[in-house]
Amino acid sequence: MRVTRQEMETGHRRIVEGASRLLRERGVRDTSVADAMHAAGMTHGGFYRHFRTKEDLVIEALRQAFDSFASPLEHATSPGAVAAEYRKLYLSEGHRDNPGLGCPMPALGSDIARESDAVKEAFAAGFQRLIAALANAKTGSPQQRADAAMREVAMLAGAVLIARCCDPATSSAVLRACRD
Amino acid sequence: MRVTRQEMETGHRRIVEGASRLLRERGVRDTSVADAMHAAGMTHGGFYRHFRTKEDLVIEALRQAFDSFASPLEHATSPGAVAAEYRKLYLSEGHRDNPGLGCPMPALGSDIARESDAVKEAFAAGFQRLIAALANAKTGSPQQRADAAMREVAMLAGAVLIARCCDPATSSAVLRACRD
DNA sequence: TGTACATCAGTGAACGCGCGTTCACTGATGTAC
DNA sequence: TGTACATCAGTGAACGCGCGTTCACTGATGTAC
Repeated sequence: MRVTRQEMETGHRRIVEGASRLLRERGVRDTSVADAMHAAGMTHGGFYRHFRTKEDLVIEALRQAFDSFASPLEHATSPGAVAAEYRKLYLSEGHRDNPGLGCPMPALGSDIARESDAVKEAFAAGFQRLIAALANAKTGSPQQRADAAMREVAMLAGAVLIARCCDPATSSAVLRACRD
Repeated sequence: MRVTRQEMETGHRRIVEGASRLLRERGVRDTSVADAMHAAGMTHGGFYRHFRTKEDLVIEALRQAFDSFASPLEHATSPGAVAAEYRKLYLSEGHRDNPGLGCPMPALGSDIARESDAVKEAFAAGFQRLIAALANAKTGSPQQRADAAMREVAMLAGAVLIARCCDPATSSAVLRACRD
């Protein structure tokens, strides 16, 4: 049965938001089109009224994930304090244990490395947003600040990636070491 | 047709080594049991003479991958020089473009975060070996050296993870920034 | 050392299952008058 | 504003396919005498 245009847009948003969470929790291959539709309260058949292929959903969901993860950083008033807070939150046990609402880089990085260029473009755009926001809290030339932000983001993503692959003791040790 | 014990052991090693490469290139879900057997010149049916489940192969292959990736570091004569060389190699375009022979952490991290505790144990053991080897090149108390090694490994793994998910320009910028 | 036979590594068909995608259908929405 | 009808969002069955795992079978290996 047909729904209103507004209901359809709401539905679309719910599919993307649900997929964004499911993908980070289960990975690309273990999140099915049917899973994503059920998470939005629909059945799998209607999927192709919203997306051309599963890949398109991955791209939209990845954008959404980066968006919700980067915007608090971008709308901050005092860059330095927010950046320090961000780092603490990023390296927390809470972030480690809740990939569904966390950073897409450690949650999906290994997956996305094997995806198409279109998916990688969405990833790179999100990464650049994080770098730009974090560079504000660094000192030196624009180049130096961008480089420092990249080194920091690499360490953050690597630490959470590793922390999620280890026993609890090793995992906490990695997070603590990177928290300083 | 039955083969000699020695032929079987050789076959086993070839399955594990091939799987170790395939897993890093394609990920756990996109490497099938049949793929792994064909890479060793066999058919899929014989798989269960060598492994109880696919998970067991993943564990053995992960151990093999960490082993081949960590042992050059462990058998070094001058820790400092080797560590610097290692860092350069780790952050090279060659490593980024050849995950099959590279570090298992960026290649499989997001996958392994979703695997069983048994797989994570193998990952943690490999990670600890890398930390122990790299800590030799650091200064300070054992704790400080281990922490510094963890921060370095996190940055290395994160940098390659991200570099594999971006367009060539962004990708090279990340590697260069982390190379110093 | 030679023989008879049990073992078992490897083969390829088969299993049940879930996947991405397609499609005929339904009926409420949107639109033209 | 009311009516007639075309549109199309969502449904659920169906498609071909590849997966992990099982199994009857083959025939060379390993072993007991």
